[in-house]
Amino acid sequence: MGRMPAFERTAVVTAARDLFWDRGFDAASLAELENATGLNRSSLYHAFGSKRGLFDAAVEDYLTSVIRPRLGILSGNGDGRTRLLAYFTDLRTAVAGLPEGSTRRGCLLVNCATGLAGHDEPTRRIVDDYRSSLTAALHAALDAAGAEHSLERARTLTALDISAMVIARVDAVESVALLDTALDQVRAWLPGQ
Amino acid sequence: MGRMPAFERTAVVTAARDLFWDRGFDAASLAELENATGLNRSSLYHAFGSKRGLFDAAVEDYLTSVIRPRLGILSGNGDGRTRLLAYFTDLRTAVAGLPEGSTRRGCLLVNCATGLAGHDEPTRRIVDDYRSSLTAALHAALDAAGAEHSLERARTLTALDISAMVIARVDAVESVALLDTALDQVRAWLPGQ
DNA sequence: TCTATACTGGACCGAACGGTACACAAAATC
DNA sequence: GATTTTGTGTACCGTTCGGTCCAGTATAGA
Repeated sequence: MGRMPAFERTAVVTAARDLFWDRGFDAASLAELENATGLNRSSLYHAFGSKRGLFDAAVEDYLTSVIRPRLGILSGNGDGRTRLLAYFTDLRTAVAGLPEGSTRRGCLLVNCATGLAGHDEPTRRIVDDYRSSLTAALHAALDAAGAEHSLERARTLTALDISAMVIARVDAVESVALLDTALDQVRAWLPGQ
Repeated sequence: MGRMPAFERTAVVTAARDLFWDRGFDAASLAELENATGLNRSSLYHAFGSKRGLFDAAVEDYLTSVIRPRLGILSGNGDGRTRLLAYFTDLRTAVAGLPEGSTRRGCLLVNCATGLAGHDEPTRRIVDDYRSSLTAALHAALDAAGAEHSLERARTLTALDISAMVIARVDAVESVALLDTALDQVRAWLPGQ
């Protein structure tokens, strides 16, 4: 009994996620969200309860469809050096291949760090968890590769990653240069066979 | 003839600057700006024309009273190594010495990078100019110290700087750790006499 | 067909937004 | 004291904000 859901929830969340990614939580208005998702606000409130509920779903989607797959590269099975190179190559490709006016510049969570997360504790925790797990994954990969000063170098790579995401919003060329620097560092620290 | 200005323009701009620093351009409301500056909105509009005019004055103040003095340390007269250590020590002190709920966490321009600068060309230019002059100053100091791979290392230090400013909004301890990493890197690249 | 559920459209809400208008008070020069 | 300029207080503007309400339509199972 009862009608079945007609729209794809995942597609709606993805559209909203891309808008939040581009504009941030506050600046993304309900009118824009209606426009981006193709749903009107009655349906959005029916499905997600509030703008914040939709945002939370968007962040969750970002974690599962962007962050975790990427961190998965770092925590994979190959040797540490290969995983590190694969990770930063993947990131580099993502930044370099982005069309001019894309709504997916930089990183949703990094954008939150300087915005919402500064005054919203749940968001702050999500961002900080991401940062610490990124550093931890880099640290583990460096250790697996037998690198010296692995924690310090993990911090350095974290910094290159995060700052590349910041700079991607302002200067795509320099963002790629930062990621190339990360790749060069990995190669210098861990000379190939 | 005519009454003399009663309030200190610089003090008003500084108060507004700290609010924009904390909340960003959009999220800082006129009511909060009135409250922070002690001026009512008639006076603010009389003196600055618009919210944006006040913001521009705040950014200009930030450049002259925060950014340029700090970059001045990097471009000073001592040897490159000393200047680099002085720069990051200064930054570290600023981050570590910040009280709990300070409105001056991170960097106003870095905050803009992920916010306003993404959709406002004048702001984007200011942020990108800052980034390039920071990298250039680090590059010059590394060259003066006779460092190898000076451009790549300048990018690495830029990344540690910028990401420390991002992380400062979310985890002060880790922000300091990033700046300590920058200091360690400088010492490793440029061993003292 | 009946009923439960999914979804739409649009009108509407109170609040907050940036910005304006204007009358008025204070202080400086003439 | 007259005049000129600075700054204040307050009411108000139109717009947009997130959010609600509700009547209505569509589609599923019983």
